[in-house]
Amino acid sequence: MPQKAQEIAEQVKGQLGGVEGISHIEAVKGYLNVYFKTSDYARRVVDEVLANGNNFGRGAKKSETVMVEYAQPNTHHSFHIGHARNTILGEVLARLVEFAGFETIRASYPGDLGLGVITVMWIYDKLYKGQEPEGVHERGQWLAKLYVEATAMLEKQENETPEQTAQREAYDAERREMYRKWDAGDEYVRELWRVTREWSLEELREVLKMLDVKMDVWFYESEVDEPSKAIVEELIAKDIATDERPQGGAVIVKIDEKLGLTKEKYRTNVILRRDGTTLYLTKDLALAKVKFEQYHVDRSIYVVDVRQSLHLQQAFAILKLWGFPQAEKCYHLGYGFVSLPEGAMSARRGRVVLFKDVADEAVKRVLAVESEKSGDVPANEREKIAYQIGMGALTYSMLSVDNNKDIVFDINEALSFDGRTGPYIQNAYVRANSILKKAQVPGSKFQASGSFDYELTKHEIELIEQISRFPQTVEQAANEYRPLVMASYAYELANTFHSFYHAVNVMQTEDETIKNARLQLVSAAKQTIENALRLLDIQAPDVM
RNA sequence: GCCCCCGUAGCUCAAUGGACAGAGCAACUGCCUUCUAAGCAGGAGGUUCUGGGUUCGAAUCCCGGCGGGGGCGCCA
Repeated sequence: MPQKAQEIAEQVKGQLGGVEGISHIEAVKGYLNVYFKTSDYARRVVDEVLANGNNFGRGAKKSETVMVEYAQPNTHHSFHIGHARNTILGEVLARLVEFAGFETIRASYPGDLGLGVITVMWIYDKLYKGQEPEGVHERGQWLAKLYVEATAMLEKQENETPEQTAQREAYDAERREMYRKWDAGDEYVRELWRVTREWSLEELREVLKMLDVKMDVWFYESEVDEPSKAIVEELIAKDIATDERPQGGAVIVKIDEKLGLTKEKYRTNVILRRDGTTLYLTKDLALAKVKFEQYHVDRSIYVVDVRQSLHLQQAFAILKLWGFPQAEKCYHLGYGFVSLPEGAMSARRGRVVLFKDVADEAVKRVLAVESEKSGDVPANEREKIAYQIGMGALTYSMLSVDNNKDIVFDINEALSFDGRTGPYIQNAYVRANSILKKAQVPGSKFQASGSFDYELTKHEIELIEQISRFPQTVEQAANEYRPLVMASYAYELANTFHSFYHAVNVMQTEDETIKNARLQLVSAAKQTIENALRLLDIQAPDVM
């Protein structure tokens, strides 16, 4: 029986009499608005924040374990801005589910084998052995340059002479031979691989450190390659996979057919090439088994480019066929790819924007404006704070767009410090801190008191409301696996604080009781901003 | 041929069944002797691609178009 919302609201309003703690109720446009007594509500919110501190907003302990897999760059390339988006999204998601109460495992899965890797090893061995530059980043980036050069040598050119064709084919034969030797476990090639691979991994670890990411588990493609072959046999034995090798084919899984679907959805995919080598899908199946059985993962989240959506859906479907109940809680957090104004990034052509370069540029830009904009940043902390602010800008720019949207990376936008940006939120934190410093009140040592018993301004009420939304925002962002929800909230909270800051001068408040209440409110706001920033993997500097 | 994503202010994006569709950027008007102006306040800017449908209520859900992007058994 359909009823107008407005009528219901009026009915309910009529039935509610005077309730303790509620000042008045109104029914308007189909909404029932309940007004709490501000003094009670303000005290309740502020007390809760100050009592819980860093843990304000933390969810109750959950029984499930979540693994977030992110930061899966290939070795022998360099970490670019697209990898940065992946890593930031993954890390923030991990922080969100962890804070929401889940046991959380962070996993990295570098691609350390394949033709791309061999290509770099080939040119290094042939032309550059022993010439690697000093410095972790320099060496990692250098490998990426070698890849570009090797690709040019190995790619078919237009109008090439017969000599050039012969040369190119000879190079390619060398590369194929190296791949064969690697596969056969040739000691020389394996050593070459171990050394160059380690250079890439060193760089990756360095980058993760810059992003304040601490991985719990490292999976490597090379380590799941062999075990995944056994899985193929198991799937054949269970009649999930179809072995077409006797007919000169591959091993495939007819996913739709096995699931009993009549309409085409997951299609059919190959899990073992006719030559007996494994594929991406094969390795992902093997890895999933490890995640479920060795790490007891209940929810497995994959932070992977949205273009791999079908492949992951296929993997999840096969896991289900295989009998893993956790397959239902596998989740692909897809994200749109990051391109440049001049077009898609291409490691082959060397057209990439490296994360390290952007980070360096970020620091440079902050330092350039720091003296004019900053208050009193101590000289010995300028570099560090510039890094916090620069990275805050970059990180927030990656989080403030929904993950399924493509991004055209514009460094001027990513490193903007004005408006809806990381530094804007950091600045709200700094201002709160500045007031508290002025008041010489130690950060979180406030005593609860009933001191909000005065006519609160609308800015104070709005700030209290905004703070009180933090716990439910954590829960929503974690449940929906959406970092954007927290990113938006953090901006709104900062925005509310900035408005409050201008409208209400805390230190000039004459009434001591009111001043004390406002200091408590500022302290609660500072704590909440700090917690939100932490979840967003953005540092909160004391001054800026 | 099939599947997925997207289309909202000049630009970049929020809002995923609720109030008058909101921010930032760009442009405009004010505000630093006052807790940090990386800020605040204000005005302007909309046929939410389009046509139907469901609903008390639709940017949001359903169906059909148009436009853009991505994917579809031996790449990852």
